[in-house]
Amino acid sequence: MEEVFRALADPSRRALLDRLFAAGGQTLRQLASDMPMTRQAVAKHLAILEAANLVSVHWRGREKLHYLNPVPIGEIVKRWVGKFEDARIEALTDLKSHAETREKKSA
Amino acid sequence: MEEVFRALADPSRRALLDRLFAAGGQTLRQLASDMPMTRQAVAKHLAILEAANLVSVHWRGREKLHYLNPVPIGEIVKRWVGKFEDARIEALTDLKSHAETREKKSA
DNA sequence: TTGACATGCAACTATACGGTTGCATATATC
DNA sequence: GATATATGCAACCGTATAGTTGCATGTCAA
Repeated sequence: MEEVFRALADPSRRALLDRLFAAGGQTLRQLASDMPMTRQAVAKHLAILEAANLVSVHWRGREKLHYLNPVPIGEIVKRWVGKFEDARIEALTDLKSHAETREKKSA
Repeated sequence: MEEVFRALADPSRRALLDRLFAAGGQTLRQLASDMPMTRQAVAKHLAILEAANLVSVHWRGREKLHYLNPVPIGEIVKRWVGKFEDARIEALTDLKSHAETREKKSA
């Protein structure tokens, strides 16, 4: 899970996921062509996404085809984000009383 | 949104969110007491969480009380993660054909 | 087999990041 | 007012990170 959070932290990597979402099976060069950096830099990002299991690859001859794997994102939502979602109602009451106290202070 | 992703990338900051989820209104010292680092380091993490609007604070005298704000996490799920969730079915078919091709290759 | 094309690997650089120490400031309490 | 407590601020340090350039390797096509 740690690897997934780290992988998602970089905007370039999120852009790559967006592109693979739009069209799966793209090669490294295809992906690199519309990124503002060298092919090697994109390759590094893709390696990190692969390590986090967010991207899976398939070799076709000399071409490396990349596919989005949304499962780890779903895992994070289920196992980590979920509890905060559930807590939103209680949290809102916390924030409400907090806001009220602030209002008192600034008033 | 960028700030939220960056804020969530660090395990110490996620631990802080977990702690504020368990009990809101904790002071800096309380939070720092069970983190394996100095108070100043925790203060920096909290500043980043505040900047990302994941934590809101309220001053009571010399004490700084911290509250979890789960809204930005919900925003990310809604605006960014959501589309990948929706795409899971199509993505699975992609992955399926991909897996099949891989099986062919390794067979 | 030679040349072009797709990717991998390695070294290097600059900066961001997580953490520390030391000191300053503000608020309680006696 | 003096002292203790809670936090803030700033300088510094080591390492991780994102990017580069240069070259090696592997595959397709004439």
